[in-house]
Amino acid sequence: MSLNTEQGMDEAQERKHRLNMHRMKNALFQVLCEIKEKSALSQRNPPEDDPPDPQQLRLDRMLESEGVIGNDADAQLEGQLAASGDNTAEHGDYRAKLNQIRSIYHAELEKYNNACQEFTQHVQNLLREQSRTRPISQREIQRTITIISRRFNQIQLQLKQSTCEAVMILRSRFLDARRKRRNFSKQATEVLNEYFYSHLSNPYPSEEAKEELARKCGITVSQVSNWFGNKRIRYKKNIGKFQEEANLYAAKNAQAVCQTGANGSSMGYDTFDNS
DNA sequence: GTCAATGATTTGAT
DNA sequence: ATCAAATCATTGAC
Repeated sequence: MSLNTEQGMDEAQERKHRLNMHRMKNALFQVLCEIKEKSALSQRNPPEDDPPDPQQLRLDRMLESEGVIGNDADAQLEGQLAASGDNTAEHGDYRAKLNQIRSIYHAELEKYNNACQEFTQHVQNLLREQSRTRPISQREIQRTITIISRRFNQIQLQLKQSTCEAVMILRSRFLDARRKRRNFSKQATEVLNEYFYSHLSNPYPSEEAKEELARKCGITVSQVSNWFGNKRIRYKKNIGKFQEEANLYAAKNAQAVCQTGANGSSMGYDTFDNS
């Protein structure tokens, strides 16, 4: 039968025709892509500026300094706690909570990254698929991907922000000195009161005096400043209430003066000048 | 539980 | 920067 050969001829012609169409289509798509590209460029953001977001950097720095990010978080945390002058009692609790925040952060981050990657891949495949039936340039795909990753970056930023917030709250809850105040030792209070009542007319220790007192009491200079600030205002507010205390330290001082002999012209107790 | 004492912080003035 | 004053948040006695 000649049907077969006829059919073969037809098929060959058909293939040729399709090939031609394909070439034409590709050429047409390319032109369309160029037009699209030009109109897109002219109508909106020509420069694809992507400067490192200052807020992003700020959050990164903060998280790193809080020991959420970074490989040496534990050592850093120890350093922090040592510097804060807190010992062993609430370390565990604080560290556990911080670790919790850290692991949540990393889990979320990984989740986002995976989702981003997955979504990007998906869109990329989709666009490649579609580029066979409508004009989509490689450049356009790339741009779409950039937009997606930027969008996910914003989500990451939010994650970092909320993590920062959580850390700050934890910090204020555990490291705020007000929340774990300890009264000074009896001896420390003794030393401070001694100085205060023997300088009642001018209870303002100099920087050196503060350092000396801090050393003697085993507290910091700012704690000495705090103490004198509090003491002055509270004494002034109610001198009567402190009279007993004043007498006590006056007697103590008198005893000291007697024991050390009569050379203490500057050792006498002043009276508070409240004018 | 209340409540005064007390150390720390905040605010505003100098 | 330092101080007074008001205020906060905990401690410790009751």
